[in-house]
Amino acid sequence: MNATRRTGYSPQEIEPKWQRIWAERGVLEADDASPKPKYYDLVMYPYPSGDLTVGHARNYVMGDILARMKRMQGMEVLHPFGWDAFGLPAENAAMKRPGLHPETWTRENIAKATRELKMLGILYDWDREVTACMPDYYKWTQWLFLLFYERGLAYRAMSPVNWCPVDKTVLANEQVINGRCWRHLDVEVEKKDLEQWFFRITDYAQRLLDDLAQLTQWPEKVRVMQTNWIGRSEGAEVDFAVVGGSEAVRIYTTRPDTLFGATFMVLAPEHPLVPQITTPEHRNEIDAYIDKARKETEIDRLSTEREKTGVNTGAFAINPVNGEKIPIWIADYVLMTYGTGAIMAVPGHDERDFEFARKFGLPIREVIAPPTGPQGTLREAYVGPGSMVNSGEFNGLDTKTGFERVCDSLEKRGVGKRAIKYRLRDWLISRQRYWGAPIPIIYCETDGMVPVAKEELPVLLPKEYKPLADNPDFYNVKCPKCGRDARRDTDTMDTFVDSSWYFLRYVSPHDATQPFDSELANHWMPVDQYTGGVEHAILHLLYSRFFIKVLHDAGMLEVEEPFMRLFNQGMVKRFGQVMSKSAGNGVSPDELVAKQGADAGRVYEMFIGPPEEDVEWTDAGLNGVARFLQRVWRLVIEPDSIVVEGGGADAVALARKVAQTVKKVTDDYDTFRFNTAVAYLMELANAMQDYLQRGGTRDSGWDHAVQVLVKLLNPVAPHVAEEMWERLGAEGMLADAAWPEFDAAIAAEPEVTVVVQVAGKLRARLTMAAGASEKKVLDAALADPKVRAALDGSKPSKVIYVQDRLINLVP
RNA sequence: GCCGAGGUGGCGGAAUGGCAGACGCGUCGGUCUCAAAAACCGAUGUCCGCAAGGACGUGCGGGUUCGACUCCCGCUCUCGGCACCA
Repeated sequence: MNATRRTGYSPQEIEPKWQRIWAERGVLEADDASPKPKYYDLVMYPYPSGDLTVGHARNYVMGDILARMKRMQGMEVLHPFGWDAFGLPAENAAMKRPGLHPETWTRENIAKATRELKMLGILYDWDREVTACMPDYYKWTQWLFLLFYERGLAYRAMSPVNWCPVDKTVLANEQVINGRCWRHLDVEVEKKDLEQWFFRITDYAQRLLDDLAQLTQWPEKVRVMQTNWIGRSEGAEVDFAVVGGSEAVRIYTTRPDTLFGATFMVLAPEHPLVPQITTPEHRNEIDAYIDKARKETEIDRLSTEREKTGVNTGAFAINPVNGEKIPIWIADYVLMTYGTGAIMAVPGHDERDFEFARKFGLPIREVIAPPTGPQGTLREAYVGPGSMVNSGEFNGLDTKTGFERVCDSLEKRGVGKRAIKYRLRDWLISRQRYWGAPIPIIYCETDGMVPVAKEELPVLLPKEYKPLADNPDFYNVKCPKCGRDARRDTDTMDTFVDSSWYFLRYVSPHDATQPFDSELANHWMPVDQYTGGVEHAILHLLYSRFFIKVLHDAGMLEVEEPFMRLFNQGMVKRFGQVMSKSAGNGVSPDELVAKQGADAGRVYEMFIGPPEEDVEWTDAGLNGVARFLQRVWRLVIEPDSIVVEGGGADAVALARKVAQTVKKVTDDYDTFRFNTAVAYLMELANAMQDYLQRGGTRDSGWDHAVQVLVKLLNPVAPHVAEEMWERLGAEGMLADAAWPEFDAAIAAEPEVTVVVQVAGKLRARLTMAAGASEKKVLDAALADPKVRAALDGSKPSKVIYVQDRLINLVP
């Protein structure tokens, strides 16, 4: 008797139809001149690696849902897409297949991925597509390099750099994870001394740190990670005179209040003063240690497990606060790249110094007494606050006051000063690779470093795929200044340079005169919503923020932060690993769409779990989602197929459900809670089906419910929603329809539930008019049979608690 | 070690301090069928009970509260990030 006539729709028929119509009508082409409020909806542009998976697609579906909803809400939406198309995987692919050019490989992958995105019904303004490896894009990357150069923010320096032996290129500090290459976590990076280009991001350290406070709509996690990465610390630089030498050793400390506890000094092995101060009898030992430290891998040197090593130089320094003569050692736990490359060692109040002192029998002195507990029994370093002892005139001061007084004293005597240090280091952007934007600099014997004139850009990559340093046709040029033989820089730029400004190119992608149109950038920026993986929490996001600040300072942009709201979606895993073609566990959008169509695939991607959490892919629930869409179709298009099974349909309850769903789904789409949004849509469909099964009439209330369901469904399942909209005979496209408004009057509960407890134990729940008086509530409670039973027939001795929605009776 | 997030049915997961387990998957039962699949209808936290009903239940131990998955304290486990940064 419950047999239902076979009904439904075919995704294969309607999906291509609507994809064609959307493209023809340019549904998501952004109008720069629109009077509507703007909404910049950005997804992180991908590397076109050729293995677009349902994991990537999940991210783009989220962006698409938001774009479609914001459009229906009356906003002018900019939802562009592009390709982070320079980079090593293309070169690796070319090396595997001789004769294959990185560009060919990249273009093929872009074509394939584009087709898959369109097949999922994801709408972008394709007219604004940006491809980082195209000359009309990297021309402007080079232009921006020159801007940085002019502003003194690009410099060349010889320095020990991180070298990935597999990729055969240098890496920025951010690209070294635990001493290993970010692209190959099994490969330890080496240190090399090379002259390379750097961007002076450290000039912006304080602003990058301060402005994090503005980014209230970023995940706390990302802000903390950036804060730690920048790593600000406050302390003092102090000069220690070398006994018998002319030079002083400058150290950096965050604890000037422990200066009296310095019983020795430690210099980094690479410290330039080491050769000068080393006494003859220690020379051999010192040289051997330096040699050993140089050979050590980053991993070894950074290991905190390792026992301390070091060597005495034989030299002594004078502690400026008490004139004490203390030995100078070298040890690899002091890093040349942080602070001044030299420390005063205070073993009493620093764990590392304590360990070192223990091992080499150096004196340990307590100069900070803990607020409680025994004094003078240092069995480990005490690093907490306390009061100064054994510190001459400063005795008795607390840690904080001591810090200030010691600094004052040092500054007065000219032997030290307050200083702020950052962990952040300058951004190394040179790469010894072919597939990137060439650095537009020429080296001339006479004129030195000569930037290529901006009118001469782009410096084109030669067609032939081979290292630029091996390509004389590329590097042999005449000096722009003197006309004599000169040589081009044969390095290319880190691809993170490309990705630091691509979102600005979207505002004027065809501009042939400048990287971006400032007026349009000021119109569209900042990005309202940025969506992408948390793996870029430091690298890409920090670099982009830096770029925006530089462009702001150059007068090209009003904003100082690029991304207002950031969302990091979780990764899609399969068999416990992140999905990818190379790992052999990828599921392509093609495969997903082939099963139940694009709409079901989209809804399923959203329903599989909370968007910010990693999810394990299984398509077990895909059929359930497809069933849900078919059920919606029947309710909307074929309601006669629903068999009436009983009476008691409640039109008021349905109306309330509709209103509540509008609010919940709107909020959830807005805040990226797509999984619960889908659940609420399912609840509404269930309620509507129940209404019909109970013999509900298809009046205007029903029509309203139908319209709301179709509209709310549209962002996540646009093809079927659009088709239903058309069949309902509604005017215009659904894509242009107005978003349903939340009706608080209908959604409001006309009644409240009052909880009745007896002796603190729940006995009944009564439905009451919202404004019912306390007396009425009490009467109703006493009338309830369960409450009576609990009271054993007697009257309550007192009503101990009456609140809006609760009453507690004591027998 | 430090910082951050988390621990809820067979599974994915819901819950402004107010009926824990929404929604879905799976499983079980039913309708249809010669049969199966699909589809549809129903049941489904655990335990006791024929039932009505009752007891117990959100990692562990305390606390606040009329009431705690939710707030506080302590512990534990898992996952992410950072880690000799002076």
